[in-house]
Amino acid sequence: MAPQTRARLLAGALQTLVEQGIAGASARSIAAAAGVNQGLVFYHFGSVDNLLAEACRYGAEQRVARYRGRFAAVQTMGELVELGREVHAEERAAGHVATLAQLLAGAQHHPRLAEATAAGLELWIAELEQVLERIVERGPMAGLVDVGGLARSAAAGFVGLELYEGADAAGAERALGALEQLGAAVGVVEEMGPLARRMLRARLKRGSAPVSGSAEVGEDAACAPPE
Amino acid sequence: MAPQTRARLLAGALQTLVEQGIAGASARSIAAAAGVNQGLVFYHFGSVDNLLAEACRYGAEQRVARYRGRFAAVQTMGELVELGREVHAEERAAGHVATLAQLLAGAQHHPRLAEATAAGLELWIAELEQVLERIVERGPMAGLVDVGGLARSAAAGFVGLELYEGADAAGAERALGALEQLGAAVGVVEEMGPLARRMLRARLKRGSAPVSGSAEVGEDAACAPPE
DNA sequence: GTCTATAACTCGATAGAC
DNA sequence: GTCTATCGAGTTATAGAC
Repeated sequence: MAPQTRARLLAGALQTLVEQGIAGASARSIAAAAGVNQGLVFYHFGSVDNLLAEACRYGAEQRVARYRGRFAAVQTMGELVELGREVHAEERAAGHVATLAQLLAGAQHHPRLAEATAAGLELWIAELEQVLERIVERGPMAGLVDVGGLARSAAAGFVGLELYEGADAAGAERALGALEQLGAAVGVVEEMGPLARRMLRARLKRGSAPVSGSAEVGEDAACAPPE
Repeated sequence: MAPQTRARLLAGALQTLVEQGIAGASARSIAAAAGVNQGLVFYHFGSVDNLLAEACRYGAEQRVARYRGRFAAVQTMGELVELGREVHAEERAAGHVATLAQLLAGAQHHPRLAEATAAGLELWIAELEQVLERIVERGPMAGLVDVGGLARSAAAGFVGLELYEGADAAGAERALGALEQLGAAVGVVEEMGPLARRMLRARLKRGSAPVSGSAEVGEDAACAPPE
Protein backbone atom coordinates (compact mmCIF):
# COMPACT_ATOMS: atom_id res chain seq x y z
CA MET A 1 0.00 0.00 0.00
CA ALA A 2 3.08 2.22 0.16
CA PRO A 3 2.86 3.73 -3.31
CA GLN A 4 -0.79 4.57 -2.83
CA THR A 5 -0.10 6.34 0.44
CA ARG A 6 2.76 8.29 -1.12
CA ALA A 7 0.49 9.42 -3.92
CA ARG A 8 -2.26 10.39 -1.51
CA LEU A 9 0.19 12.46 0.49
CA LEU A 10 1.47 14.20 -2.63
CA ALA A 11 -2.09 15.03 -3.70
CA GLY A 12 -2.94 16.04 -0.15
CA ALA A 13 0.04 18.39 -0.06
CA LEU A 14 -1.10 20.12 -3.25
CA GLN A 15 -4.65 20.35 -2.01
CA THR A 16 -3.52 21.83 1.29
CA LEU A 17 -1.36 24.41 -0.48
CA VAL A 18 -4.37 25.42 -2.54
CA GLU A 19 -6.71 25.66 0.42
CA GLN A 20 -4.46 27.01 3.17
CA GLY A 21 -1.30 28.32 1.55
CA ILE A 22 2.28 27.70 2.50
CA ALA A 23 1.72 28.99 6.02
CA GLY A 24 -0.92 26.32 6.65
CA ALA A 25 0.88 23.40 5.04
CA SER A 26 1.70 21.36 8.15
CA ALA A 27 2.18 17.61 8.39
CA ARG A 28 -1.13 17.32 10.18
CA SER A 29 -3.23 19.30 7.72
CA ILE A 30 -1.64 17.54 4.75
CA ALA A 31 -2.20 14.12 6.29
CA ALA A 32 -5.79 15.05 7.06
CA ALA A 33 -6.36 16.09 3.45
CA ALA A 34 -4.78 12.81 2.30
CA GLY A 35 -6.84 10.81 4.76
CA VAL A 36 -3.82 9.12 6.31
CA ASN A 37 -1.94 9.30 9.55
CA GLN A 38 0.29 12.24 10.31
CA GLY A 39 3.35 10.13 11.11
CA LEU A 40 3.42 8.76 7.57
CA VAL A 41 4.57 12.11 6.27
CA PHE A 42 7.86 11.53 8.06
CA TYR A 43 8.05 7.84 7.27
CA HIS A 44 7.69 8.40 3.52
CA PHE A 45 9.29 11.81 3.03
CA GLY A 46 11.41 12.49 6.09
CA SER A 47 10.10 16.01 6.55
CA VAL A 48 7.30 18.30 5.49
CA ASP A 49 9.67 20.29 3.30
CA ASN A 50 10.75 17.19 1.42
CA LEU A 51 7.12 16.30 0.84
CA LEU A 52 6.38 19.78 -0.45
CA ALA A 53 9.41 19.65 -2.74
CA GLU A 54 8.31 16.35 -4.25
CA ALA A 55 4.73 17.52 -4.52
CA CYS A 56 5.95 20.52 -6.47
CA ARG A 57 7.61 18.40 -9.16
CA TYR A 58 4.69 15.98 -9.18
CA GLY A 59 2.14 18.75 -9.56
CA ALA A 60 4.02 20.63 -12.24
CA GLU A 61 4.44 17.50 -14.36
CA GLN A 62 0.76 16.73 -14.02
CA ARG A 63 -0.35 20.22 -15.00
CA VAL A 64 2.07 20.76 -17.86
CA ALA A 65 1.10 17.41 -19.38
CA ARG A 66 -2.48 18.61 -19.42
CA TYR A 67 -1.63 21.38 -21.88
CA ARG A 68 1.14 19.77 -23.92
CA GLY A 69 -1.07 19.09 -26.91
CA ARG A 70 -2.50 22.57 -26.93
CA PHE A 71 0.95 24.16 -26.63
CA ALA A 72 2.14 22.09 -29.57
CA ALA A 73 -0.70 23.37 -31.75
CA VAL A 74 0.11 27.05 -31.27
CA GLN A 75 1.51 28.73 -34.38
CA THR A 76 1.10 32.48 -33.84
CA MET A 77 1.55 35.01 -31.08
CA GLY A 78 -2.17 35.60 -31.10
CA GLU A 79 -2.88 31.94 -30.50
CA LEU A 80 -0.33 31.88 -27.71
CA VAL A 81 -1.97 34.79 -25.92
CA GLU A 82 -5.30 33.06 -26.36
CA LEU A 83 -3.94 29.83 -24.89
CA GLY A 84 -2.50 31.88 -22.05
CA ARG A 85 -6.02 33.00 -21.23
CA GLU A 86 -7.26 29.42 -21.25
CA VAL A 87 -4.44 28.18 -19.06
CA HIS A 88 -4.98 31.05 -16.71
CA ALA A 89 -8.68 30.28 -16.35
CA GLU A 90 -8.26 26.54 -15.87
CA GLU A 91 -5.31 26.76 -13.51
CA ARG A 92 -6.95 29.47 -11.50
CA ALA A 93 -10.08 27.38 -11.12
CA ALA A 94 -8.05 24.38 -10.00
CA GLY A 95 -5.79 26.56 -7.87
CA HIS A 96 -2.63 25.05 -9.22
CA VAL A 97 -0.73 28.12 -10.29
CA ALA A 98 -1.44 29.51 -6.86
CA THR A 99 0.24 26.37 -5.54
CA LEU A 100 3.40 27.20 -7.45
CA ALA A 101 3.24 30.75 -6.14
CA GLN A 102 2.89 29.53 -2.56
CA LEU A 103 5.84 27.20 -2.95
CA LEU A 104 7.85 29.97 -4.55
CA ALA A 105 7.11 32.19 -1.56
CA GLY A 106 8.27 29.46 0.78
CA ALA A 107 11.32 28.78 -1.38
CA GLN A 108 12.75 32.25 -0.76
CA HIS A 109 14.16 31.09 2.56
CA HIS A 110 14.51 27.38 1.96
CA PRO A 111 17.14 26.10 -0.50
CA ARG A 112 15.58 22.67 -0.94
CA LEU A 113 12.22 24.13 -1.84
CA ALA A 114 13.92 26.62 -4.13
CA GLU A 115 15.51 23.81 -6.08
CA ALA A 116 12.23 21.97 -6.45
CA THR A 117 10.18 25.00 -7.45
CA ALA A 118 12.80 26.06 -9.96
CA ALA A 119 12.57 22.59 -11.47
CA GLY A 120 8.78 22.76 -11.52
CA LEU A 121 8.80 26.16 -13.17
CA GLU A 122 11.35 24.86 -15.65
CA LEU A 123 8.76 22.40 -16.95
CA TRP A 124 6.42 25.25 -17.81
CA ILE A 125 9.28 27.26 -19.23
CA ALA A 126 10.46 24.43 -21.50
CA GLU A 127 6.98 24.08 -22.93
CA LEU A 128 6.66 27.81 -23.47
CA GLU A 129 10.12 28.06 -24.96
CA GLN A 130 9.32 25.55 -27.70
CA VAL A 131 6.27 27.51 -28.75
CA LEU A 132 8.06 30.86 -28.67
CA GLU A 133 10.93 29.41 -30.67
CA ARG A 134 8.50 28.42 -33.42
CA ILE A 135 6.83 31.81 -33.42
CA VAL A 136 9.91 33.98 -33.18
CA GLU A 137 12.11 32.19 -35.68
CA ARG A 138 9.77 32.95 -38.57
CA GLY A 139 9.29 36.59 -37.61
CA PRO A 140 11.50 39.68 -37.75
CA MET A 141 12.74 39.17 -34.20
CA ALA A 142 14.48 35.88 -35.02
CA GLY A 143 17.93 35.86 -33.51
CA LEU A 144 17.40 39.26 -31.93
CA VAL A 145 15.68 38.11 -28.79
CA ASP A 146 16.57 35.53 -26.15
CA VAL A 147 13.67 33.13 -26.45
CA GLY A 148 14.57 31.29 -23.26
CA GLY A 149 14.62 34.56 -21.38
CA LEU A 150 11.28 35.49 -22.86
CA ALA A 151 9.80 32.18 -21.72
CA ARG A 152 11.17 32.76 -18.23
CA SER A 153 9.75 36.25 -17.95
CA ALA A 154 6.39 35.01 -19.18
CA ALA A 155 6.30 32.18 -16.64
CA ALA A 156 7.41 34.42 -13.79
CA GLY A 157 4.99 37.13 -14.83
CA PHE A 158 2.20 34.59 -14.90
CA VAL A 159 2.94 33.62 -11.30
CA GLY A 160 2.94 37.26 -10.27
CA LEU A 161 -0.38 37.86 -11.99
CA GLU A 162 -1.84 34.87 -10.22
CA LEU A 163 -0.78 36.21 -6.83
CA TYR A 164 -2.08 39.64 -7.75
CA GLU A 165 -5.43 38.17 -8.70
CA GLY A 166 -5.79 36.78 -5.18
CA ALA A 167 -5.51 40.30 -3.80
CA ASP A 168 -7.34 42.24 -6.53
CA ALA A 169 -9.25 40.20 -9.08
CA ALA A 170 -10.50 43.19 -11.05
CA GLY A 171 -7.01 44.64 -11.29
CA ALA A 172 -5.65 41.34 -12.58
CA GLU A 173 -8.31 41.24 -15.25
CA ARG A 174 -7.31 44.71 -16.43
CA ALA A 175 -3.69 43.61 -16.47
CA LEU A 176 -4.51 40.62 -18.66
CA GLY A 177 -6.48 42.77 -21.05
CA ALA A 178 -3.62 45.23 -21.39
CA LEU A 179 -1.20 42.39 -22.06
CA GLU A 180 -3.40 41.27 -24.93
CA GLN A 181 -3.25 44.78 -26.37
CA LEU A 182 0.51 44.80 -25.94
CA GLY A 183 0.67 41.42 -27.65
CA ALA A 184 -1.09 43.01 -30.59
CA ALA A 185 1.64 45.67 -30.71
CA VAL A 186 4.28 42.97 -30.86
CA GLY A 187 2.19 41.38 -33.58
CA VAL A 188 2.51 44.60 -35.55
CA VAL A 189 6.28 44.29 -35.44
CA GLU A 190 5.90 40.68 -36.54
CA GLU A 191 3.80 41.73 -39.51
CA MET A 192 6.23 44.38 -40.60
CA GLY A 193 8.96 41.89 -41.31
CA PRO A 194 12.30 43.12 -42.66
CA LEU A 195 11.71 46.81 -42.03
CA ALA A 196 10.95 46.23 -38.38
CA ARG A 197 13.87 43.87 -38.20
CA ARG A 198 16.31 46.54 -39.38
CA MET A 199 14.98 49.08 -36.92
CA LEU A 200 15.05 46.58 -34.09
CA ARG A 201 18.59 45.54 -34.86
CA ALA A 202 19.70 49.14 -34.91
CA ARG A 203 18.03 49.70 -31.58
CA LEU A 204 19.56 46.66 -29.91
CA LYS A 205 22.97 47.60 -31.30
CA ARG A 206 22.90 50.71 -29.17
CA GLY A 207 23.11 48.07 -26.50
CA SER A 208 22.40 48.61 -22.85
CA ALA A 209 23.49 52.23 -23.01
CA PRO A 210 20.79 54.67 -22.04
CA VAL A 211 18.53 55.32 -24.99
CA SER A 212 17.55 58.77 -23.81
CA GLY A 213 16.93 61.11 -26.68
CA SER A 214 16.21 58.33 -29.11
CA ALA A 215 12.51 58.39 -28.60
CA GLU A 216 12.04 62.06 -29.17
CA VAL A 217 12.90 61.29 -32.77
CA GLY A 218 9.92 58.98 -32.78
CA GLU A 219 7.30 60.94 -34.58
CA ASP A 220 9.25 61.88 -37.72
CA ALA A 221 11.73 59.03 -38.10
CA ALA A 222 9.49 56.25 -39.30
CA CYS A 223 12.41 54.78 -41.18
CA ALA A 224 15.73 54.70 -39.41
CA PRO A 225 18.82 54.62 -41.65
CA PRO A 226 19.90 51.04 -42.32
CA GLU A 227 23.36 50.08 -41.20
CA MET B 1 7.10 55.65 24.22
CA ALA B 2 4.10 54.18 22.42
CA PRO B 3 4.68 55.65 18.98
CA GLN B 4 8.28 54.48 19.04
CA THR B 5 7.26 50.94 19.91
CA ARG B 6 4.66 50.92 17.16
CA ALA B 7 7.26 52.02 14.64
CA ARG B 8 9.73 49.43 15.87
CA LEU B 9 7.13 46.72 15.48
CA LEU B 10 6.26 47.84 11.97
CA ALA B 11 9.93 47.82 11.00
CA GLY B 12 10.41 44.51 12.78
CA ALA B 13 7.51 43.00 10.85
CA LEU B 14 9.04 44.03 7.52
CA GLN B 15 12.46 42.76 8.57
CA THR B 16 10.99 39.43 9.65
CA LEU B 17 9.13 39.06 6.36
CA VAL B 18 12.40 39.67 4.53
CA GLU B 19 14.41 37.24 6.62
CA GLN B 20 11.90 34.48 7.32
CA GLY B 21 9.01 34.90 4.94
CA ILE B 22 5.30 34.87 5.68
CA ALA B 23 5.53 31.40 7.23
CA GLY B 24 7.97 32.66 9.86
CA ALA B 25 6.27 35.93 10.66
CA SER B 26 5.02 35.14 14.16
CA ALA B 27 4.37 37.60 16.96
CA ARG B 28 7.44 36.28 18.75
CA SER B 29 9.89 36.56 15.88
CA ILE B 30 8.60 40.00 14.93
CA ALA B 31 8.86 41.23 18.52
CA ALA B 32 12.38 39.82 18.72
CA ALA B 33 13.37 41.65 15.54
CA ALA B 34 11.85 44.83 16.97
CA GLY B 35 13.57 44.35 20.30
CA VAL B 36 10.35 44.57 22.27
CA ASN B 37 8.11 42.23 24.17
CA GLN B 38 5.89 39.80 22.34
CA GLY B 39 2.72 40.85 24.10
CA LEU B 40 3.02 44.37 22.68
CA VAL B 41 2.10 43.07 19.25
CA PHE B 42 -1.39 42.42 20.56
CA TYR B 43 -1.57 45.55 22.68
CA HIS B 44 -0.77 47.82 19.75
CA PHE B 45 -2.22 45.93 16.80
CA GLY B 46 -4.66 43.41 18.21
CA SER B 47 -3.34 40.55 16.10
CA VAL B 48 -0.36 39.53 14.02
CA ASP B 49 -2.39 39.87 10.84
CA ASN B 50 -3.34 43.43 11.66
CA LEU B 51 0.30 44.25 12.27
CA LEU B 52 1.29 42.71 8.94
CA ALA B 53 -1.43 44.62 7.16
CA GLU B 54 -0.29 47.94 8.60
CA ALA B 55 3.33 47.09 7.93
CA CYS B 56 2.43 46.48 4.31
CA ARG B 57 1.02 49.97 3.81
CA TYR B 58 3.82 51.52 5.83
CA GLY B 59 6.50 49.73 3.84
CA ALA B 60 4.99 50.42 0.44
CA GLU B 61 4.68 54.14 1.18
CA GLN B 62 8.27 54.25 2.34
CA ARG B 63 9.61 52.49 -0.74
CA VAL B 64 7.54 54.25 -3.35
CA ALA B 65 8.52 57.63 -1.90
CA ARG B 66 12.14 56.65 -2.42
CA TYR B 67 11.68 56.51 -6.20
CA ARG B 68 9.09 59.22 -6.73
CA GLY B 69 11.59 61.73 -8.11
CA ARG B 70 13.16 59.24 -10.46
CA PHE B 71 9.78 58.09 -11.75
CA ALA B 72 8.82 61.68 -12.45
CA ALA B 73 11.96 62.20 -14.55
CA VAL B 74 11.26 59.32 -16.94
CA GLN B 75 10.29 60.43 -20.45
CA THR B 76 10.80 57.39 -22.70
CA MET B 77 10.12 53.67 -22.62
CA GLY B 78 13.88 53.08 -22.65
CA GLU B 79 14.35 55.21 -19.56
CA LEU B 80 11.50 53.39 -17.85
CA VAL B 81 13.06 50.00 -18.51
CA GLU B 82 16.34 51.36 -17.23
CA LEU B 83 14.69 52.66 -14.07
CA GLY B 84 13.04 49.26 -13.70
CA ARG B 85 16.49 47.73 -13.57
CA GLU B 86 17.56 50.19 -10.88
CA VAL B 87 14.46 49.64 -8.78
CA HIS B 88 14.89 45.93 -9.17
CA ALA B 89 18.47 46.02 -7.95
CA GLU B 90 17.83 48.32 -5.01
CA GLU B 91 14.64 46.63 -3.86
CA ARG B 92 16.17 43.22 -4.23
CA ALA B 93 19.15 44.26 -2.12
CA ALA B 94 16.87 45.63 0.57
CA GLY B 95 14.49 42.70 0.21
CA HIS B 96 11.43 44.89 0.04
CA VAL B 97 9.76 43.62 -3.08
CA ALA B 98 10.17 40.17 -1.64
CA THR B 99 8.22 41.48 1.34
CA LEU B 100 5.32 42.42 -0.90
CA ALA B 101 5.49 39.00 -2.52
CA GLN B 102 5.40 37.26 0.85
CA LEU B 103 2.41 39.30 1.94
CA LEU B 104 0.73 38.59 -1.37
CA ALA B 105 1.24 34.89 -0.82
CA GLY B 106 -0.28 35.17 2.63
CA ALA B 107 -3.11 37.33 1.30
CA GLN B 108 -4.45 34.51 -0.91
CA HIS B 109 -6.23 32.99 2.06
CA HIS B 110 -6.66 36.02 4.26
CA PRO B 111 -9.06 38.82 3.23
CA ARG B 112 -7.64 41.45 5.57
CA LEU B 113 -4.12 40.95 4.24
CA ALA B 114 -5.46 40.93 0.69
CA GLU B 115 -6.97 44.36 1.19
CA ALA B 116 -3.74 45.75 2.60
CA THR B 117 -1.45 44.27 -0.04
CA ALA B 118 -3.74 45.44 -2.82
CA ALA B 119 -3.50 48.94 -1.36
CA GLY B 120 0.27 48.66 -1.12
CA LEU B 121 0.59 47.48 -4.70
CA GLU B 122 -1.72 50.27 -5.75
CA LEU B 123 0.87 52.80 -4.62
CA TRP B 124 3.42 51.32 -7.00
CA ILE B 125 0.81 51.06 -9.74
CA ALA B 126 -0.22 54.70 -9.41
CA GLU B 127 3.38 55.81 -9.79
CA LEU B 128 3.90 53.58 -12.81
CA GLU B 129 0.65 54.64 -14.37
CA GLN B 130 1.64 58.30 -14.39
CA VAL B 131 4.88 57.52 -16.19
CA LEU B 132 3.24 55.21 -18.70
CA GLU B 133 0.57 57.78 -19.39
CA ARG B 134 3.24 60.33 -20.32
CA ILE B 135 5.04 57.86 -22.55
CA VAL B 136 2.06 56.31 -24.26
CA GLU B 137 0.08 59.45 -24.98
CA ARG B 138 2.78 60.85 -27.26
CA GLY B 139 3.28 57.59 -29.15
CA PRO B 140 1.22 55.64 -31.69
CA MET B 141 -0.41 53.56 -28.99
CA ALA B 142 -2.18 56.52 -27.41
CA GLY B 143 -5.78 55.63 -26.74
CA LEU B 144 -5.29 52.09 -27.99
CA VAL B 145 -3.97 50.59 -24.80
CA ASP B 146 -5.29 50.55 -21.24
CA VAL B 147 -2.47 52.32 -19.40
CA GLY B 148 -3.82 51.37 -15.99
CA GLY B 149 -3.92 47.73 -17.02
CA LEU B 150 -0.40 47.99 -18.33
CA ALA B 151 0.80 49.42 -15.03
CA ARG B 152 -0.93 46.61 -13.18
CA SER B 153 0.61 43.89 -15.31
CA ALA B 154 4.03 45.48 -14.91
CA ALA B 155 3.71 45.65 -11.14
CA ALA B 156 2.39 42.10 -10.87
CA GLY B 157 5.05 40.82 -13.25
CA PHE B 158 7.69 42.54 -11.20
CA VAL B 159 6.53 40.68 -8.11
CA GLY B 160 6.59 37.39 -9.98
CA LEU B 161 10.09 38.04 -11.24
CA GLU B 162 11.21 38.81 -7.72
CA LEU B 163 9.86 35.50 -6.45
CA TYR B 164 11.39 33.69 -9.39
CA GLU B 165 14.76 35.24 -8.64
CA GLY B 166 14.68 33.68 -5.18
CA ALA B 167 14.40 30.25 -6.78
CA ASP B 168 16.60 30.75 -9.85
CA ALA B 169 18.69 33.92 -9.93
CA ALA B 170 20.29 33.16 -13.30
CA GLY B 171 16.91 32.49 -14.88
CA ALA B 172 15.54 35.78 -13.55
CA GLU B 173 18.50 37.64 -15.04
CA ARG B 174 17.78 36.09 -18.44
CA ALA B 175 14.14 37.07 -18.08
CA LEU B 176 15.06 40.68 -17.38
CA GLY B 177 17.39 40.77 -20.35
CA ALA B 178 14.69 39.43 -22.65
CA LEU B 179 12.25 42.02 -21.36
CA GLU B 180 14.70 44.76 -22.30
CA GLN B 181 14.86 43.33 -25.81
CA LEU B 182 11.10 43.19 -25.95
CA GLY B 183 10.96 46.77 -24.71
CA ALA B 184 13.11 47.67 -27.70
CA ALA B 185 10.56 46.02 -29.97
CA VAL B 186 7.81 48.13 -28.46
CA GLY B 187 10.13 51.08 -28.97
CA VAL B 188 10.17 50.27 -32.67
CA VAL B 189 6.41 50.57 -32.79
CA GLU B 190 6.75 53.84 -30.93
CA GLU B 191 9.22 55.13 -33.50
CA MET B 192 7.07 54.18 -36.44
CA GLY B 193 4.37 56.57 -35.48
CA PRO B 194 1.25 56.84 -37.66
CA LEU B 195 1.93 53.75 -39.76
CA ALA B 196 2.22 51.51 -36.73
CA ARG B 197 -0.80 53.17 -35.27
CA ARG B 198 -2.95 52.27 -38.27
CA MET B 199 -1.77 48.66 -38.20
CA LEU B 200 -2.29 48.41 -34.47
CA ARG B 201 -5.76 49.85 -34.66
CA ALA B 202 -6.67 47.38 -37.39
CA ARG B 203 -5.38 44.57 -35.26
CA LEU B 204 -7.23 45.59 -32.14
CA LYS B 205 -10.37 46.10 -34.18
CA ARG B 206 -10.41 42.39 -34.86
CA GLY B 207 -10.98 42.33 -31.14
CA SER B 208 -10.48 39.26 -29.04
CA ALA B 209 -11.25 36.95 -31.94
CA PRO B 210 -8.45 34.54 -32.74
CA VAL B 211 -5.90 36.12 -35.07
CA SER B 212 -4.82 32.82 -36.58
CA GLY B 213 -3.59 33.17 -40.11
CA SER B 214 -2.57 36.77 -39.73
CA ALA B 215 1.00 36.06 -38.71
CA GLU B 216 1.87 33.67 -41.47
CA VAL B 217 1.78 36.70 -43.72
CA GLY B 218 4.60 38.14 -41.68
CA GLU B 219 7.66 37.80 -43.83
CA ASP B 220 6.29 39.15 -47.11
CA ALA B 221 3.71 41.62 -45.97
CA ALA B 222 5.92 44.40 -44.69
CA CYS B 223 3.15 46.85 -45.39
CA ALA B 224 -0.36 45.68 -44.71
CA PRO B 225 -3.09 47.46 -46.65
CA PRO B 226 -4.42 50.39 -44.65
CA GLU B 227 -8.08 50.40 -43.82
C1' DG C 1 3.57 -0.12 6.26
C1' DT C 2 0.46 1.81 9.30
C1' DC C 3 -1.09 3.06 13.55
C1' DT C 4 -1.05 5.31 18.64
C1' DA C 5 1.18 7.87 21.96
C1' DT C 6 4.05 11.16 23.33
C1' DA C 7 8.11 14.28 23.88
C1' DA C 8 9.66 18.81 23.11
C1' DC C 9 8.60 22.83 21.09
C1' DT C 10 6.26 27.19 19.10
C1' DC C 11 2.13 29.46 18.28
C1' DG C 12 -1.63 33.29 19.31
C1' DA C 13 -3.64 35.51 22.82
C1' DT C 14 -4.70 37.02 27.62
C1' DA C 15 -4.33 38.24 32.71
C1' DG C 16 -2.19 40.76 35.88
C1' DA C 17 1.98 42.96 38.14
C1' DC C 18 4.43 47.17 37.76
C1' DG D 1 2.75 51.34 28.15
C1' DT D 2 5.56 47.55 29.13
C1' DC D 3 6.68 43.55 31.28
C1' DT D 4 6.21 38.37 33.11
C1' DA D 5 3.73 34.33 33.30
C1' DT D 6 0.76 31.33 31.47
C1' DC D 7 -3.15 28.73 29.03
C1' DG D 8 -4.60 25.94 25.27
C1' DA D 9 -3.88 24.68 20.79
C1' DG D 10 -0.96 23.34 17.14
C1' DT D 11 3.68 22.04 15.50
C1' DT D 12 7.68 18.57 14.09
C1' DA D 13 9.48 14.37 14.85
C1' DT D 14 10.22 9.94 17.06
C1' DA D 15 9.41 5.41 19.69
C1' DG D 16 7.10 1.44 19.78
C1' DA D 17 2.81 -1.60 19.24
C1' DC D 18 0.62 -4.12 15.61
